[in-house]
Amino acid sequence: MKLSTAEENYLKAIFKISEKAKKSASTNAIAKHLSTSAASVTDMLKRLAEKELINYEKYKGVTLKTEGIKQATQLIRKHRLWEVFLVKKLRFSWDQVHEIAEQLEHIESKELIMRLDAFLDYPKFDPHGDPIPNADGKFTIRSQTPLSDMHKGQEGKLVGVKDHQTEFLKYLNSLNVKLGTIITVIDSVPYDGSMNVILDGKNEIMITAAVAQNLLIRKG
Amino acid sequence: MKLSTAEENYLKAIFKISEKAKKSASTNAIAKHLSTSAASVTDMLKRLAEKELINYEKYKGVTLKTEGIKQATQLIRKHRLWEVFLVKKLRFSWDQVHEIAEQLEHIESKELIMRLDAFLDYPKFDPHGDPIPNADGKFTIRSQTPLSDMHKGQEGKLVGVKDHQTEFLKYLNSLNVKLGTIITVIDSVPYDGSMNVILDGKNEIMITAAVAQNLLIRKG
DNA sequence: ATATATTTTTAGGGTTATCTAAATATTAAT
DNA sequence: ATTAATATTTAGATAACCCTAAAAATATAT
Repeated sequence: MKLSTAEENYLKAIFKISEKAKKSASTNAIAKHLSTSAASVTDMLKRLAEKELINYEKYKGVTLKTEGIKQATQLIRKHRLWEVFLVKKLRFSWDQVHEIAEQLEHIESKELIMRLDAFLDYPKFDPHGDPIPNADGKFTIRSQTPLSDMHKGQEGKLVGVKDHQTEFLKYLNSLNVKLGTIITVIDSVPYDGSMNVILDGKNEIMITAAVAQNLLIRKG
Repeated sequence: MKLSTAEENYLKAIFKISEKAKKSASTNAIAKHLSTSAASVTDMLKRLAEKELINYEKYKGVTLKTEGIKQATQLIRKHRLWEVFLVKKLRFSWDQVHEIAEQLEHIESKELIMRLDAFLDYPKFDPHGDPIPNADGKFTIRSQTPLSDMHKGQEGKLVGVKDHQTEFLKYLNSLNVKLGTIITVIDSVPYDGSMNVILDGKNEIMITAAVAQNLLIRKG
C-alpha cells in the first residue's frame, strides 16, 4: 500500500509512543509528538482506520494493526540506514542527521534500501546506537543499562543515547563523549545523582543525573 | 523560498520545455510533460506568478524569472548528483535511476548536496552524459553531435543520450553501447538514415536513424 | 457521587492540488 | 474574413491535511 508522508509520520509516531508507553497511543500524545492539534489527529486516525492500518475506537486510543507495524518498522529501518549513510559516508556529525533522515525515510524504493544496506555493509545500529530493523522488521536486541543505574567501580562502553536532541548531542561532543567511549564510574553522589566518571581510562569528568539517564552502557 | 514538490516539478518542467524549444512554455506543453490537465496547469501558473517565480500573462505562455531559473537549476543539479550516486555507489544501472532521483531531488538541505558532491568527487556529468550544474547554476558546455549527423569514416566517443526512457537505455545495454564507447561510422544509408558502425574497434552493428538521433558523440 | 478538569471529538473553515465540463481566446484553413 | 480547429481559462467539485472553537465524553479529586 502506498502511503502519504503525513500518513507515514502518524504511523511512526503511534509506533514510537506505544513502544515507549507499552500501551495504546492517545490522541493528545500523538498531537504533541507531531506538533499538531488534537483535532487533526482525530481526523487522520479515522482515515488510517479506514485503511486498516490501525485499531481505533473513539476515546479509546490507537494501536497499530499488522500492516501498520510493518510500515512503521520499515520507516524506522530507512531512517536509521540513511543516518548511517550521512555519518559514515558524508561525514555529518551525529547531531546533524535527524532532520535530513526525516525526509529521506519517505523515499519509496525497496531496491534503493536493499542496495543502501549493502553499501553500508549491513549495519545493525545507527549513529545514536539505535538498532536498525532488518528487511523483515526484526530488531537486534542488546543488553544495555542507563549510566545512572551503574555503581561505583563499574565499567562499560557507551553504546547508545536516549535523547537525540541536537543540544544534548552537542554537549556530549564538547565532553568528548561518543559511542564506543569506555566509561568507568568513580563515584556517584546520592544527593543529586551526579557522577564522576573516567573516559577511556584518561580524563575524569562530572556528569549530572539528567545526562547519566540518557547514556546507555553495555557493561563489562 | 521554500517550495512544494508540485511547485518544484512545474518549475523544472517549464525550464526543460523552454530550454528545448528556446521559447516560452505553453500550458499544453507543461500539461503533457507532467501528465496532468491543462486546467491544473493554469491554476498552478497563477500561484507561481503570485510568488514571482515566473512571467505569466494569460494565453501567452510562461517563462521563468530569475528566482525560478535558480530553483529549477538547483533541482536539476540535485537530480543529476543523486543519479551519479545511485549508479557509481549503489551500482544501479543507468536505466533504473530516473524515478528514484525524481524523489531524491526534492530533499531539502544545502549541506547535504555540498557533501554529496564532494563524496562523488565533483562530477561534471550524470550517468546519461547530461551536465551537472555547479552550485552557482553554471553548466559545463561540451561539443557534441548526434550520431545521425556524422559521416562515413568519422569517429568519436559516446558522451550522452538524448532519450532517457528505460526502453531506449535497455536497448542500448543489449547492443553493449554505453557512455565512453568509441563509435566509428562505416557507412550510412541515405534512404532511411540507418548506419553501420563499429563499437570500440570491434563489433560492427546496424543502428536505425531513430536511435542514431539520440546518441550524442564527441568527435575525434 | 458529584463537581471539576482533562481529553477527545465534532462542526465549520481554509489551502493546495487535482479533476471534468463549459466558456472564451487564439490560430489555422479555406 | 469567416469558419473551424485548437489552446487556454473559468467554474464548480473533490480529497487530503491542517486549523479554531464548541460540544461531548472520560478521568480526577474531594
